[in-house]
Amino acid sequence: MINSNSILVPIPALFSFQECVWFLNRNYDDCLHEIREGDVYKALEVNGQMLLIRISENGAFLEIELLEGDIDEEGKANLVAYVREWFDMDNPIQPFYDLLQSDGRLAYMTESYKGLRLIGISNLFEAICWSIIGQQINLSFAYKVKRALVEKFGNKITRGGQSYYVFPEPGLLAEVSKEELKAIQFSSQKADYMIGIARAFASGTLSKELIVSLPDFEARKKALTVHKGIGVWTANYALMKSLREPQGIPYGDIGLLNALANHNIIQDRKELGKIDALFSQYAGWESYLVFYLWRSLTVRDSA
DNA sequence: AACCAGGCGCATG
DNA sequence: CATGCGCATGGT
Repeated sequence: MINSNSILVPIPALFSFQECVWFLNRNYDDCLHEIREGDVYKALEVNGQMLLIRISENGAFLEIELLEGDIDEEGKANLVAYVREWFDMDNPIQPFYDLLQSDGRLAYMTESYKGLRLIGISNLFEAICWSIIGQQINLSFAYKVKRALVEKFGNKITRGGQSYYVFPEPGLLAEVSKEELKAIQFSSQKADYMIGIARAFASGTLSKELIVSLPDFEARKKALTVHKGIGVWTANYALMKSLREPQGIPYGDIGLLNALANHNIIQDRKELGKIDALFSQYAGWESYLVFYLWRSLTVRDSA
């Protein structure tokens, strides 16, 4: 049923909502969205107002429904832009598929993961905090820590007895004490890193706009790594997920290395030359290649 | 019960 | 520039 609170977005070529949803719902407990019956539920905060949306597939369209909250025409346009960006719908990925197709080791991905898009994290602050949380710990635990943080400090909207959260604002986390973070299982170092990043965002020393405005990839990377807690891996992850930089390769990422080993592209983790050689073949699509390699780490549930 | 996990900063050669 | 180490703590 289409009503005034529903928006239809045409689905582009090489886009599979199911593949994207599968990724969002793989075997981890992400607190910033909910999947039910194949539909995506997500809370958003727009101009201080909490919204709840549901995204589903409707024929040749994605349907975005506003379940809670109120927005005007401009708000609707922003909502559509948000979803298109989140699922990378405006990026024609055929060239990437052509590259995969000509690569014997990876060609199967064009069928197995057909239409999977690089799911983004539009909020740069969130992307950086998430990668700090995820540094050097297993993902199951990382998602637990993120949930504790979000449920303690994030705004929420409730519907049908269920709460949906948005990531906390930097201004709030800038005032949090180290002890509060350690209580939710941050290490002492990560607590310092995150408070520092929150303060940088709260004061305007660091922002997505500022990073975007820099002239090139290296400058953007450098502007990120000057902050404590943002190393090469985190900077690349943030550039890949939030700024959608094709060159954002999280070098050293253990999952990436494992995936490369699984595909017999490297034998051990020190073969940096082979890794560079592979990525040089995917110029312009490096981050997509990383994303697809990460995808390959989780086996699809046959059920 | 070890060993590992979607690293980082800092100190040393 | 490369290597080594401590950090912290849950998963497997």
